[in-house]
Amino acid sequence: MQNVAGPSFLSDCPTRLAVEIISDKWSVLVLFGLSQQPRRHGELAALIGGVSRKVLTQTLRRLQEYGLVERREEAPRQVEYSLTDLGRTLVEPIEVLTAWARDHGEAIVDFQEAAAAARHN
Amino acid sequence: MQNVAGPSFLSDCPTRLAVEIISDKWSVLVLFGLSQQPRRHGELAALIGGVSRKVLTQTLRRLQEYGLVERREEAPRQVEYSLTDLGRTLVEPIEVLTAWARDHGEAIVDFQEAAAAARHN
DNA sequence: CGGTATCCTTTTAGATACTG
DNA sequence: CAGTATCTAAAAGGATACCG
Repeated sequence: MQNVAGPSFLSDCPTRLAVEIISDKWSVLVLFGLSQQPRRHGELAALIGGVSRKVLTQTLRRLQEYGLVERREEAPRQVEYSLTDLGRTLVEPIEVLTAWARDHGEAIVDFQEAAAAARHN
Repeated sequence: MQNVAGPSFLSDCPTRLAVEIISDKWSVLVLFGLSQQPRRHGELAALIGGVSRKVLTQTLRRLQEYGLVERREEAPRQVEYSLTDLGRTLVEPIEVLTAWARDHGEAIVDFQEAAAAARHN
């Protein structure tokens, strides 16, 4: 490390935990998918779209380890995932984020396209 | 892809853009660091702690491409980064997330430790 | 149907040295 | 001080085949 080895006011901050939890490709989408109702593995996969079974299982396990998601085997081949009480506390932050994306996503895409067009000239 | 190739109600959702933006190790921390005031490269590095120069520059470039961060060269070797108007709209979602981490981070760590202890028995 | 195992590719990030 | 270039390691994710 060539920079700062010592602590900083962001270095032991709970924000880092939040980033650790949501900084992957599927966790937010999974939590969002479970925020309305419990869902089964295949149901989640279809809902989200584009995620492989392996990675979906990995993501669910990870969220279980954080205590955010609960796994219940209702019958031999019928597994249902739902949010825990702790997991439900994350729904509001995620909704704020998705609301932001809804409101400003277009502006971002427009900016990127304008920048790309400028590079071609 | 063995799962769902076709669209789903989450597949073309703006949430994916939000996830794309924040799903890396440093972007949220950088945005948070810039949310109070403009800062210089080295200042940001010291504030965040643990990020290499290369990756910090990469992160800043990426946030510039999204139109969230602005780079200003005040003098030959004095570069200042700040949030754009668009970038400032992301401050509230990030603050909600950090507030969540402050309120529930301990519960998550406790849960993980309890689960780890259970595995040792 | 849910899950695992294996293999492979891509992405991300860290170390280090160098430049203006 | 800010940034780049190169190399390498580690992590994340995808394809596929297989199991109970």
